[in-house]
Amino acid sequence: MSKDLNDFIRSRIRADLDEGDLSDGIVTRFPPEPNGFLHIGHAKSICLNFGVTEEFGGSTYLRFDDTNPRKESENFVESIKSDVRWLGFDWKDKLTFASDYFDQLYSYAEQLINDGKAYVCSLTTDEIRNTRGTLLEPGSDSPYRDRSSEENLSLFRDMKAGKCEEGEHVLRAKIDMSSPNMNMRDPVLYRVIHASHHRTGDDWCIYPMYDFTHCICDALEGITHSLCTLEFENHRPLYDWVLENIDINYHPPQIEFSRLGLEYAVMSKRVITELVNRGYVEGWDDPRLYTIAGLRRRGVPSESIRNFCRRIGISKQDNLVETEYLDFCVREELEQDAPRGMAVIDPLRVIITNFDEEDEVLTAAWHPKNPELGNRHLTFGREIYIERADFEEIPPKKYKRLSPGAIVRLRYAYIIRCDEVIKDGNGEVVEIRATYFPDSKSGADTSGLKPKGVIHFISAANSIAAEIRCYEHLFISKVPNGDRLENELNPESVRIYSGLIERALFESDAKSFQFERNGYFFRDESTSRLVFNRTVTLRDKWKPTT
RNA sequence: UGGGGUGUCGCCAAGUGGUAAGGCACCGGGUUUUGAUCCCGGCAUUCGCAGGUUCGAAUCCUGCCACCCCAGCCA
Repeated sequence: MSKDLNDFIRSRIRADLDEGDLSDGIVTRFPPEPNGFLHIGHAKSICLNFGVTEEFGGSTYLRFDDTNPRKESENFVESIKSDVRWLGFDWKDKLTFASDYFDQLYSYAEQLINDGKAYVCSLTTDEIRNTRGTLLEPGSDSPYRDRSSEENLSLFRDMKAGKCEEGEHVLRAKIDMSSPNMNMRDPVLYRVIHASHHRTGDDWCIYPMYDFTHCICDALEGITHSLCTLEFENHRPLYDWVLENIDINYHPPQIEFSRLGLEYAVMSKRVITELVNRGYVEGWDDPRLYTIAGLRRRGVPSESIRNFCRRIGISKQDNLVETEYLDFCVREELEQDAPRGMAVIDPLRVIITNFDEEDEVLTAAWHPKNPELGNRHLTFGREIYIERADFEEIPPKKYKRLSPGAIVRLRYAYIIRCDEVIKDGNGEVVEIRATYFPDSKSGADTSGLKPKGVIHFISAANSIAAEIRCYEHLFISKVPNGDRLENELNPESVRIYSGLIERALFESDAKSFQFERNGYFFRDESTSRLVFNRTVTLRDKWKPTT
């Protein structure tokens, strides 16, 4: 974790620091709009913005970009705060809202009007769109473009005073209707919205647009490096224009990097909102979603997310990261300290015909390499359960599990041999009859037997029923089409099993476990029932060769 | 056909004129009572393509090609 990160933004920061005028360190900001939950793409930005100030010294603002009351709400600001905190970052006293600056923003707008650099336009939305021109053709000037400053000011004050309907007037910057950059064709700066704001209530009925707000807030907060994603590159000239045309003494540089692309994930808040609202997922924290809350509920440690963001790096290239990379980062963390235990996801009963006594108590380590985690007890008895997938009547080549006549070791216990297969009327295997070898006890094996493999098991007497949820990709394709969601969903994205877990697992207060040979699982805290979510499978090189 | 970006291994990504880091994935081999972990080894004569400059180019120049973003009173 100590290895120095190197990317074009950090190089730029190092260079700026060398220049010398950043005596108080650098200042960055993470500026979410409170209109949804944060996802792993935001985590990339959070790790960057908070990461660089940790590395180089300085501070990072958590600034809510709340200029559209129609879409924003208090519960989203709370979820965002808790997600940022959970990710391991601290904004200290630097919690702000764009709405904190509404007064200042307003007076800068009046300044622009007084300087003849902004005007009130009374065209309708459609008219504005139709006169904006196209990518190939210039737009045409609004007939209201040459209103006097006095008239503009009076109209703008009427807008502010609530004397106007929504859509009746907007404030526009007077720049250049024939600019090849569409953002410079007299962009709207303020619009009328008659809606209560989650913080300012009904104090305002005009709200500033992003392009006007963001750069000024950055300047006011003394942001030394305004980091944003590539789609804002075209907005940079406007960012600069606003700051150059108002009376403000600071002008942060906007630096763009590419957003995270992740296979099988959708990073559009609009689309995630739709998945939630249409009931395609359980909620914003559905474990199949790559939201921070979803990842947390699936059992992904925040450290893994931070490591993932560090490994993928920062560049300006469009990217589509493979999910295997995230999985690797998750296993890397969990491998170190998740207690091990046995859980049978899809149980198949096995009767040990030559075992008639009480269950025998056995001891097993909670972790093979981490003795500090101590030991647990489990039992072996006449009636046990093994994983249905660990038995094959007709085993493929190199099969190392149980099949008729074959022997296999039960982890931490004895070697057994399958003697008989019992099926139901449909020909489905419902029970195995087996014998165990008393001299093959784990750790004291004198049997001389050499089974090809080891499988996990749970004695009926030592088992606790648990619901086990195994997740797969939510989508069928690597790059899901957000406009055709219903055709993109994987019908098997979650499989729910009635499984069995060791009693010791049930009694442990750990949250993350490795169910041996099955994967890492996390106790679902959203229910009082005993439910485990599969965080990630174990890596598995086994592939039948026939 | 306008403007702004980006093109280095299957996926991320360093490299900024001195002769292609690293990680993931993958492929071997070793250890292993998790087909896990761990450990060793392999994996771009080549940097979108074509020319040019240079003793020397992924890095400089020219021309092409491909992909992404922009026509919200969203952010």
